[in-house]
Amino acid sequence: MSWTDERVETLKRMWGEGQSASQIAKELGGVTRNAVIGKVHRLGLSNRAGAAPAAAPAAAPKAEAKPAEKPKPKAETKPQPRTESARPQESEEPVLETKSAQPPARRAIIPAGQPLPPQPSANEISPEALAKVNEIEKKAKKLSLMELTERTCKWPVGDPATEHFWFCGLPVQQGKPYCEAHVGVAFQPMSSRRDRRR
DNA sequence: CCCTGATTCGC
DNA sequence: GCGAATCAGG
Repeated sequence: MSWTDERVETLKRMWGEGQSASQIAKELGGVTRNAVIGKVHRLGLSNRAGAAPAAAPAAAPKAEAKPAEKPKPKAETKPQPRTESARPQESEEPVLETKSAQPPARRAIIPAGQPLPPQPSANEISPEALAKVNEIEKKAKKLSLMELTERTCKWPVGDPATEHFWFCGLPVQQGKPYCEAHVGVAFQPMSSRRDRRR
């Protein structure tokens, strides 16, 4: 595959959208993420964020110095006239969220039927974690059993016997079977149960 | 471990 | 110009 105008266009668009190199590579097909990154650099459209320091200018003019050079055993760092093309890019967060209050009659249904995973008694989990879960649950990928992979959160939501059932599906936290939020409620130090006293 | 982008360098 | 290999982080 070669970098046709069309493919380059797609590359530019996706890169601009903040897509990762690997995602772009998948989209284009026939290239690896390395190829994409390489092309991105050659096109000169590297830094997607660095251009707009619109969020930390007058803050702390720390006199930072970075004269130290990394002693590379191999290649040598040659003075490259970096042509930083600073595009007046407005880096705005696509905050498309209306902080709507929680659904009024939100009731935590307890299916009863299949042995639910971890689902720890809510009363022992930090409100923090719970809030987080409710939060991300809205963003869940809602995958079906078949769509789960080693890297998708396997936290089940809803009643397996109804349509209202899916698996979180968000990126798992390395090693764990759940995403960050669900790991938070799944792996509790199992404390609180202070009735430890025998 | 999985994923990111950054760099280098033979082709 | 291209991109695999490699590097450096998260």
